[in-house]
Amino acid sequence: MAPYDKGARQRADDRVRHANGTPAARSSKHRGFRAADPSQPRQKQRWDAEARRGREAQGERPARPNWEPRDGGQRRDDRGGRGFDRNDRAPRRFDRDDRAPRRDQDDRPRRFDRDDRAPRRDSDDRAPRRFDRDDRAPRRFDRDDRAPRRFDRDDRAPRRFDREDRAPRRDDDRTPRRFDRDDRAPRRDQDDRPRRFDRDDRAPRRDSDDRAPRRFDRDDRAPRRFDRDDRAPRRDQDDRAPRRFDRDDRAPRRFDRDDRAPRRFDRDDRAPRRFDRDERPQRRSFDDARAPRRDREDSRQAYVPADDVKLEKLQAEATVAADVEGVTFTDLGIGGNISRTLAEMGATSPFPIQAATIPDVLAGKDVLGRGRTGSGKTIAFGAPLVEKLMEHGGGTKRKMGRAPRALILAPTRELALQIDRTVQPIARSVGLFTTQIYGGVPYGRQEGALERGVDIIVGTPGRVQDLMNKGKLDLSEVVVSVLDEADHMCDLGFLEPVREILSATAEVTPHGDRAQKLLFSATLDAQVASLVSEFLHEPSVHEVAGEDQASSTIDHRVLVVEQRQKDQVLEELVAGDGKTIVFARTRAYAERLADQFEDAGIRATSLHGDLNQSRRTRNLQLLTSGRVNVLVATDVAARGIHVDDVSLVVQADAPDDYKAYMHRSGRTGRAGKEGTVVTLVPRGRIRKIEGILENAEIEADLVQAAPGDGIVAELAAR
DNA sequence: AAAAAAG
Repeated sequence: MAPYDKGARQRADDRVRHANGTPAARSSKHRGFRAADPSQPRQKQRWDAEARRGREAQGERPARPNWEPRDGGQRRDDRGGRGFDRNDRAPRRFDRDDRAPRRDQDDRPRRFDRDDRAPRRDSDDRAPRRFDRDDRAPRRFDRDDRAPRRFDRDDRAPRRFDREDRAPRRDDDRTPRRFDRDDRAPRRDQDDRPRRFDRDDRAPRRDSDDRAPRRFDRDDRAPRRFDRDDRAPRRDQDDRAPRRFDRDDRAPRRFDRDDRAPRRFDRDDRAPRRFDRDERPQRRSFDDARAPRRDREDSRQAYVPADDVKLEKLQAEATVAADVEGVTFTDLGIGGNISRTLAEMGATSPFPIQAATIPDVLAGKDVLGRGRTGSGKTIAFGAPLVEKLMEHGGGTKRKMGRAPRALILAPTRELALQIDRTVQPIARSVGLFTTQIYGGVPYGRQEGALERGVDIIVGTPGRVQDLMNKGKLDLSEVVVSVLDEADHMCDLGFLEPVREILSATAEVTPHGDRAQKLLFSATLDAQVASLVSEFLHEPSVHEVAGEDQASSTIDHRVLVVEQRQKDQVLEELVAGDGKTIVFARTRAYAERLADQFEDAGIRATSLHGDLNQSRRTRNLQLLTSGRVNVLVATDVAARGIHVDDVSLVVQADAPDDYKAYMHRSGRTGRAGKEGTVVTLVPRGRIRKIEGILENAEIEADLVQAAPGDGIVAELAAR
């Protein structure tokens, strides 16, 4: 936050502290004002304008216009727009005034962080209680508004207008539209693109500016491709079913999988996705399939035994990287246009999961696919999906107002966007159109696209269901449905909408064949059993051997900390120069931590469901672009979010289960790079985290830590 | 219990 913001927060905090016997507010504007106490840790840690400038000048942190404003002090106007929403907030005026109250809340949380927080956000009740709180509620809203207010929005607005203009064009020429879309993608990715060298390659691609970002990922993958050569995967495909029984043998396969992992990187398209999906988690997923069961038994209501059985069956087949060697997309049945597009995207040869699932998808089968994030899952279903649509009804592809024939659902908006960035180019290569249908944004564009007619819908359950009920979206002609992060889509809250949506899709194709359902996830397990039994028919199950823990490039650590010292330890952990993602259990805590880090002079931002979509998108870009190197997020970022070069993942709160651990930790250690995952737990949670690690099949050192300890500094330096 | 997903 801008200094002033910080000041406001600090004041609020101080007030709280004062009430609790701690330092009083610094601001003379607040009750209990008291001169800042030099002895306070936070204050010391904060950077004053000069100090920050000095650091930036030294190159420690890229000097950025946005930040500079901060340093300057409280001129949000400058900052606001640019990037840090938070910074903007402070400047924004209303916010800050409001913030003070918030801060108070924040302060409280610090002591008992979460407890206080929960009330804040959730607590309309609190508001009434405290006068400040009343203000708070509004404030929060303001924040949402702020995002818009922020320069970013201003920027966006213009863009949007452009888009709108484009939309019309699209009607005329869809192709053009696509270009527009490409532009869009770029916008998002743009930040990433510049960074990536690959992007240069992208330029040629035109359509896929979006892809460029992916390419970066792809770059990583390329190396892996070498591994692909070994793939002979097809074999597995043929025998996959039988192989399922082989699972016991999987361990060996895993080794193969290790090879595969590299391959995944190759696929640019997936890379983006991969980012989102933790690759590593997937690795474990193989095992996870099993592990999940354990978890369920342990912490959650044991799923019906039958589920386990189904899971096993599903898990049975595994593709070995070596099996894919020498195979091409064309060999798998993918047409020339699509194959060329894939090559442009960096996917010159199929990864194991792709080689395993593509033939079955093209054969019209229902498929369950499990593979680490970044293993190429998006292309595994995206490419054959487009190919199938060509077969089904190419003749109607440009018909105005045509109903979509394919649907891809993801659990978060960010993931849906990433998927579209990969699938759109593929679809476009054969004259098909995709559109994103997700919440948090105006209906106009989405409805307009549907009216014009699209072929593939990529979105999240809520808005899809919403438009369905409004009569704007007709899924009766959808013959291929995909559930990404399928196990998560079966969670409470998602399952019913998903069931309703799937129920609205076609049962048979115009040719009389069964409509297809494809379920993919890095941690596919028995959780999808009910959905499988209701909507799938004799699905073939595929999984890609992944690196096992021993081959992981991630160093897992568990720090046992005193609750009262946790925030300080966190601040020290994220003070390093590397990109860091901090996972918090609640939105309030995530927000509070981000504010705390900013107050400490650390460039940080947040990502959680309390932010409006534009801010979510922008804040994520802040990290991918490097404008901030710390992102504090809830589990909204656990799956499907990819950011290059995240060197450290910190779990401020222990994950709920091993799946969450795997997905979160998968944000780092990508592309074979080194990564560190640090999980903070209170003494009382040691047993729980040990159980999670066991299920995830991860070995991690568990040590006590306090602010200032060498181990904290060591981990922060990574 | 929380978070996500519609507003």
